[in-house]
Amino acid sequence: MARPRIKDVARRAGVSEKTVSNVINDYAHVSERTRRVVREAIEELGYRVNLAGRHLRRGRTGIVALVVPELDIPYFAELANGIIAHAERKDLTVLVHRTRADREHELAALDGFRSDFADGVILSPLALTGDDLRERRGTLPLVLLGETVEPGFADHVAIDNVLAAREATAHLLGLGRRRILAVGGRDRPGPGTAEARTLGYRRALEGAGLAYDPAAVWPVAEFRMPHGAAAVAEALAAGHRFDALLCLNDQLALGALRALHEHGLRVPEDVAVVGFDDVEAGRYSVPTLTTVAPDTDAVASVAVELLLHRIAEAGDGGEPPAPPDERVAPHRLVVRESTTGAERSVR
Amino acid sequence: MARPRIKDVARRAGVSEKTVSNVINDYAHVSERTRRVVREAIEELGYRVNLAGRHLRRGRTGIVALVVPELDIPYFAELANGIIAHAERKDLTVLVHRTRADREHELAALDGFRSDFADGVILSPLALTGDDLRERRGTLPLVLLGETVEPGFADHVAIDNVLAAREATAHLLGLGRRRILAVGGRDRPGPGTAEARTLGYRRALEGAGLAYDPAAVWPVAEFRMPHGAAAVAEALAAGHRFDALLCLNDQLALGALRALHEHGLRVPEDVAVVGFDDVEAGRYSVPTLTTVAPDTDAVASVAVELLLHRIAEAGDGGEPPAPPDERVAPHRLVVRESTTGAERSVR
DNA sequence: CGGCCTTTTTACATCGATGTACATTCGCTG
DNA sequence: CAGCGAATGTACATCGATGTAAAAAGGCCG
Repeated sequence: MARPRIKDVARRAGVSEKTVSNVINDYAHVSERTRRVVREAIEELGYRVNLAGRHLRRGRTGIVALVVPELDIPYFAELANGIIAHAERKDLTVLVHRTRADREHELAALDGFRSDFADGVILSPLALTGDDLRERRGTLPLVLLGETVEPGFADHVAIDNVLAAREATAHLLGLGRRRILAVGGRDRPGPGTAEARTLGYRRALEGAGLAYDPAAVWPVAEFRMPHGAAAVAEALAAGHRFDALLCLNDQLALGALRALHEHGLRVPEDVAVVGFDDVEAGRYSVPTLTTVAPDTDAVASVAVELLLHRIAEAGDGGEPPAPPDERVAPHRLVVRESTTGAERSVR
Repeated sequence: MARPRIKDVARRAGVSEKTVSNVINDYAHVSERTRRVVREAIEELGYRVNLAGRHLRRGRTGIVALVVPELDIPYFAELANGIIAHAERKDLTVLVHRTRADREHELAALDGFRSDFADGVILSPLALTGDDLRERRGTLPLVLLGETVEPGFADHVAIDNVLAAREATAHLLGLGRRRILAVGGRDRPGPGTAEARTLGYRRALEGAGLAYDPAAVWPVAEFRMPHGAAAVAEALAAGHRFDALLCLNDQLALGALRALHEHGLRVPEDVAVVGFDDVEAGRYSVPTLTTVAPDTDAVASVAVELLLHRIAEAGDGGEPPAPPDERVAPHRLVVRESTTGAERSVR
């Protein structure tokens, strides 16, 4: 038997279609009796609203798109989990996309291609530039995650990456380390998480009266374990001396731990290692990983909240949009074995 | 200005709405000239189809739901990546959901709640029972992943878990290990990935003429690192002796590695460790992890293919559905340091 | 150049739910 | 118990795209 429609429920309950709709949508002025009759009819027929019809009529889907570089980078998976949880609480469904850190994909997300269902987009860009945002044609409500592009184009949520990197670097300096390699760093001005963290690294060094050496900023192709391992191998092969690594994310750090192990270097005795993101793997690695833990739950919660505001705003029509909202989420440095050794680790 | 509709394009191009629709959908009988004029109008107005309208009319959304226990378990993230990639190739969009391994959530997915947009569902259940499937009301095309429930209710794709576990166990036996703990095992008959792997473990032991000891099957609450670590700690505390661990997934194995390290046990000298899934972290752990590598790409590809068949079938109407298709994806044992030590590792 | 067949284009109904505007019913007050 | 305002319920149009069926245009033949 075909799936029942609102019409069938109406007939069965002996009321109009609109009344059924009113019951479904909890419209106030429906008598208790009518409500009950309709509910029973719905139950008996096993009726469920057809979302396509509703969406066409309402112009809203209740779907938000979450666009991240990769799902199999644990940080993004954990972030996605958080966003899904918060979105569900607001009766939103999340459509997850990945861009492979590809600019084309990110642009497509901006214009809502394939996210076309979505009422709004939460985007964690890696390759996007400020120009891309300036020229954006789409008008889809948008929230950016991470310190990605110059501010001023859309709401965005991030931790204070400059400060976080500075603290992490200061921690290493406090342990007496002096030759710190910034793995994944980018020594160029401008926006971007890598740039912000590199800047924090630089400030910490200079704040301690140490010289900032651009050669100690070691770029990587991607922020994954293989690239962290490769960076260490390359740096050693190139004759670089270092007594600490500031890895710009945990994946790089975990890859680096492995490479250091293979080269017979002890962590933290020979080389101390810090990461960013506080992924679960860093809590079980050998040694466990000191890292900057962003308050992912706060990021997720604020992102959803901001997006909901924008969506509501877009629905109002007319009124000029509020200026972009820039939010900073908390972070903290979690000290583990990779900097202070096993005896001081806290589990 | 409001987003243009097909009507606006039609007016601008001086043709009917249907002709515009025909151009959009590459209908054959449209003259080249008309096609060009319409394309230009579309371009000029920046028109894009409204999916809600299309869905209502077509009754298909082009969305498939992928339902997994957790996104932040790397295996599922990697699997999701694969499925998204294959689905995109078929012009499908993937809506990812997670169930927290909760039966209620899995049931909801079966009936399409919140996946209501979807034309079909790919579900990786953990808690579902055969009865749940038997009583299922929904008629949404469905593909199951993993050796989850008794066969016969829906298409499903999995590796041969019994065989895989048998091979992994045989590998340990071949190294001379005799007291092998099955971490995450479930010593009860019936369907389920854990059950299948436990059975393979048992068969390998018995095939080698060794006694199967139910006490060596160590259940866990969840298949995550903390539980792997806890299992080892508990087993040691309980005075269990073992010279190898067959961990039923890599997360458990990685947690176990950490716990063994903390208890001063060397891997593989004192205890050899095997996992399942071949997640990236196991390629960079210290020591690297021997594991059963499922051909995830094959799983993803077959799952999408099966689902597409079912969706097409559902569209035909009338005809009785084809019997459930049971597919087996390839796997292989990847031997690394956690069983054979550093000197024999292959990087 | 009329007749017939094919190609191209169109008008209209339709998918399912809900907003609008109006009709009806109900409960009270005086 | 007439009359009035509030509470309920309904008919109909509408959201945007596309399938149906049929009209219009074009091509070819004798």
